[in-house]
Amino acid sequence: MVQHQRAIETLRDKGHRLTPQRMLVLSIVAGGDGHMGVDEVFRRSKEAYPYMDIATVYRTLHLFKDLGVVTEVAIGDRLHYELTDPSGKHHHMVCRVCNGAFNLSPHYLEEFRTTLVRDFDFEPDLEHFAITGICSKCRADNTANDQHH
Amino acid sequence: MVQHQRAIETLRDKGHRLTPQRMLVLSIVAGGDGHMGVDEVFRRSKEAYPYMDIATVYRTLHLFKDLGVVTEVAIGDRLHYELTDPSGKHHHMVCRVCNGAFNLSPHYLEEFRTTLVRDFDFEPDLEHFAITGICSKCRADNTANDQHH
DNA sequence: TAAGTAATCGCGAATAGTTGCATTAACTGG
DNA sequence: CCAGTTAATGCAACTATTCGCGATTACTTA
Repeated sequence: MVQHQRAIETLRDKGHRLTPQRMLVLSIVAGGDGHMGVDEVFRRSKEAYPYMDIATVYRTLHLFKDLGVVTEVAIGDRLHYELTDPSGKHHHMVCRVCNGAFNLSPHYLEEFRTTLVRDFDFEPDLEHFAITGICSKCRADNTANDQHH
Repeated sequence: MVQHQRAIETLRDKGHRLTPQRMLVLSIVAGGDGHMGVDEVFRRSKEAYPYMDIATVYRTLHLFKDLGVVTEVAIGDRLHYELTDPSGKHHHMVCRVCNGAFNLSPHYLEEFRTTLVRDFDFEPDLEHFAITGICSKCRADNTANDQHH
């Protein structure tokens, strides 16, 4: 509950108010182990503060995301959130078969970003996405049953 | 109505049925100019066939996406669909300010894919995503009003 | 080409996510 | 510390998307 100092400063600096609801969501996301779905953030915050509304959770998470305080990750077809990795940020590779998430170091995207800026003058948001695919294990499992019936 | 032969074969080969609803959605997506939102696909298909249901549109688009017949693109916070580019596939760069979409040739992602497979044995779905960011024009416009109040 | 079978559809209901608005309360300046 | 200002909340209504199920129909095979 004291290591969110940076996030709190970010809020204040941008002129946003420090409400109990925001502090609660922040501590829940920070307290979780890895990324967390909206429903789980809502459930936990309602435990601590029964008046908490789902709309507030959505608004708070979107705000945090815009501020870069949390990172949005698409798991399956739902969005999850986690505290933005303060040091070496990482990305996710999400297996579309088992939904497992693997971390990806930022180094792998830097070169790509540089190219887009140079060739198109387009500044990509590479902090905020997950790459879907098939992990090694599921690819192996899936070799036999390749039918869609 | 004859250039979808490839898509139709794909359906049959995988054991899916050729229903009028699916043919209709296919021709609408193919007939559109670029990517199309779910609501627009629904509206147009309902014009042609008034019993068309929104759930069928969603199910059909998801099926087509899984088969690779259409490509899903995130524009703003909604998903759009377009016929998969049969020859040189392209990706999208979507500006988060003006929502403009720019094409990106596949060459830019090939190197990235190669690296992921080599280092992690992870096979990414790089056909199916858009890169969010800020385009040249909006970045220029936005230089002055950088406040979030 | 008629009958069987299972995929697909349409519908209604459920869940996910967003928005408008009146009320509340965090911040500011005095 | 107090009062004014306005961002943020809670609520309710709304749109977007998904799901379960009974009815329909595309496809198979005899």
